[in-house]
Amino acid sequence: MDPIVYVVDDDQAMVESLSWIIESVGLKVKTYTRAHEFLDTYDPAQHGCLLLDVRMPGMSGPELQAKLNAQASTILPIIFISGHGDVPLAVRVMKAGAVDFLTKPFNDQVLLESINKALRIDKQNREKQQENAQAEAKFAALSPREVQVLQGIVAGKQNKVISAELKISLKTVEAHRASVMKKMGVKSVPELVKLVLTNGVAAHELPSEE
Amino acid sequence: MDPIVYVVDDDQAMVESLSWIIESVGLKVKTYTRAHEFLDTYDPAQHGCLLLDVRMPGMSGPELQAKLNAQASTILPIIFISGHGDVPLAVRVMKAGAVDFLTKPFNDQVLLESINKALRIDKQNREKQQENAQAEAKFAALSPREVQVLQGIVAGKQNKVISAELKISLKTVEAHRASVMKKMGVKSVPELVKLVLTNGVAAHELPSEE
DNA sequence: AAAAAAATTAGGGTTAGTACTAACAAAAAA
DNA sequence: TTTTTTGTTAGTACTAACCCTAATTTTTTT
Repeated sequence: MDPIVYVVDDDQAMVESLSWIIESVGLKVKTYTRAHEFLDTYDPAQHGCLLLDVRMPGMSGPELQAKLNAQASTILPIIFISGHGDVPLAVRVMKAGAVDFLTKPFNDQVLLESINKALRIDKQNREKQQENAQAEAKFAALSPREVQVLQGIVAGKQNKVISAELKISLKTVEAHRASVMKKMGVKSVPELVKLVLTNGVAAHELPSEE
Repeated sequence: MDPIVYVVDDDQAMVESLSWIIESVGLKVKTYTRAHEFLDTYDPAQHGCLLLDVRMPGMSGPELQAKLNAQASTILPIIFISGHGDVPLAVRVMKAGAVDFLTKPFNDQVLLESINKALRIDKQNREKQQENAQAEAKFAALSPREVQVLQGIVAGKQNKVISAELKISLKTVEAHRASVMKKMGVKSVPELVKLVLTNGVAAHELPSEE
């Protein structure tokens, strides 16, 4: 699916102007004049980026940003658009993760470059997120015991050490180990370690490293 | 060594005011009234953070930031201080990695919190950098052949596969492998993989993963 | 030229891990 | 209640890796 550039601005003329510029380079646009309107219909699965006005009746741009940030599933890059120079506000939204903060009037080229950057970031985020999700799905399919054995393997412990710690026989550990390798879809320990390490798999579940 | 809060501002009264606030919480301060003055005497090994005025005679704050960013060794977190609200400038320096951008007049507490955050970031950066440096030092001690074998191990290849690829005997690979483990200071393959992966060791040297 | 480091190979013994099959009990799900 | 999953253990054969010593050649450094 093509990425969508969402435009949220209460100024109808501005929305149309932005749409025209964005569509002129072949990008898809969806426009909204109210923040909650966007929030209610937004599908996090759709990739793209968000052009967001700061000052709007009802929910403001920064408020919408805060709500989106609160949703763990959302990683939509945001470009703010502002008519008035409010430095503290600009700094705050940038610290909150905005990709850019443009003040009117701005050059079309500047806007388009910022959008391209936002779309690149979104693409990267989603690729990484998908990798993580796949790894997490595999991990979730492991039984509790298999998880314990996985932790031992990644920690570099030998099977006999794991068996002693879990108070089970070496043979049982070997069986779980084989099962872990199969379920995680890897053929070597280094692959397994990489999968766990680079995909934040069970970061909360793998405590002691000693 | 204690961290040092560097203050670079051409306004002598401002420098004194800032020093007083910072010293009141027990932090060390070094002040400069010219950017190049700081740049000439700054020791990247010293940890701390930088309070930097935007507008100054000679080199401006953002110019100094650019020069520091250009030095790979520098990771000093920067807090900008500005008397005039220039949104595009604030956004630019924030995108360039500044920790904060404060506009006068600002609350003492806000300043101190920002400084604390900057110092925390600096501490984290330096710890990570030191880890990386240690890993890189170990890696640098490996002979070319040992590096090739290391790549094979981390890629999950068996010794016989490595020996075939490098057209050397299995025994030779075993010898190099033992040497690699010893020089890298690890006792298991998972530890080795973690060391290489989380410390960017030879990211430019480990190409094919296939 | 002499010394040191790196790369190569080998043998022998030990330990660790894999592959495959098989079995049984307990717990969870259908 | 029957089926499935999970956890447990065992045997056997095979493969891979580790530890140790030792030797030769090549390259690099002094």
